[in-house]
Amino acid sequence: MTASLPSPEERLRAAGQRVTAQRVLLLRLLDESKEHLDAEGLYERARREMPDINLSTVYRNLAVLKEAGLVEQRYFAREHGREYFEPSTSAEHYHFTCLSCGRVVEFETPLIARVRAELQARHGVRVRHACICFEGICADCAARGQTVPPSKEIIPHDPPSHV
Amino acid sequence: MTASLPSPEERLRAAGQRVTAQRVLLLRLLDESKEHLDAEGLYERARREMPDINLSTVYRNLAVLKEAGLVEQRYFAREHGREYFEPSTSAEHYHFTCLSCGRVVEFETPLIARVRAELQARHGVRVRHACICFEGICADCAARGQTVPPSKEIIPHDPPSHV
DNA sequence: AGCTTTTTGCAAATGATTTGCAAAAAGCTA
DNA sequence: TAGCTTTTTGCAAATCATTTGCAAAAAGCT
Ligand SMILES: [Mn+2]
Ligand SMILES: [Mn+2]
Ligand SMILES: [Zn+2]
Ligand SMILES: [Zn+2]
Repeated sequence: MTASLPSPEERLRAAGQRVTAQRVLLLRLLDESKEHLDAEGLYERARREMPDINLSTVYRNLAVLKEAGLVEQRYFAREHGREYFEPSTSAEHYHFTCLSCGRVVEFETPLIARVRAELQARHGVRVRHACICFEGICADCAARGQTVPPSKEIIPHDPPSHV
Repeated sequence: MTASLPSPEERLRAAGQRVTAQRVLLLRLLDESKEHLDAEGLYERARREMPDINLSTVYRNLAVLKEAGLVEQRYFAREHGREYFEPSTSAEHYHFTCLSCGRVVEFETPLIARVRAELQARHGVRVRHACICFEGICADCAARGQTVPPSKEIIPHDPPSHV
């Protein structure tokens, strides 16, 4: 059975943040989508339920939620300069993005933890967090002969890109 | 003895790019600094020798050099949204940046290559390149009690930050 | 309900990077 | 080296994601 995850309200309170309708909505939308959304994407979905919500409110709250540890920020290939988010509820994982179609593949590995340990041991630093992102060509795109990233354009194909 | 690295001119020709004074200069400045510079930083140094060089020329050439594989782009903690570069002449390495003082620590490890191999084997993707960057508190900052990153501000200390 | 603090919507500002364009330079070729 | 073609440059204006100032509205007390 799915361990029921605390509600947005509960998580906000637990994190000592004010509970506003906007924050609850944004947190719920992030939970639901179980995807990586950027401010614009979240805003689009949010306004379907709260037509007057403002884009800057989305930005401000993403910052608050991130600071509070309720969401995590990601950066993807060719989308650097665009900040994506996902709820901090899943297990530690890393990302691969396809340069051709934009698809995001999530994966786990114990090796990154070892890199951190090595880094801390060898350089005396305290690692707070890692920003890991691989890029290349996904299996589907390789199958259809996409070897070289077609310029700057990401062209999603049928199973549409789920960035 | 230091294996003499091909001159900027030679590297440009080898990469099939036109040899312009601007490109030669930028490449040389990157070599010399052996550091991570962004467009603005490079521009600053470049105009000391070529006062009329334009910032957009720097941007354009960084894109060209990157495309040609002569420089590599990096992203650092809290500086996402700002693109840094270094010559593609050094061995594969990764980065750690201090959230407190901005210092960049470079390190090597064979583990990342293993992560790539795992990723390719398990998901059938073809990894083109990895963007790896750890962040936390450097040894010096830890020694002086910096445990929590002081808000958004990066405050370099004596051995000045060499971002 | 009353009071204080935080958050919101809106509009305008930022800041890094990009782009259109005409003049200048680079790379041929003869 | 001169002539011709293609690429690059400097400059100004444009983009685009993200941020900020501000007055009104909502949240969290008491
Ligand atoms: Mn993820
Ligand atoms: Mn480096
Ligand atoms: Zn793909
Ligand atoms: Zn430090």
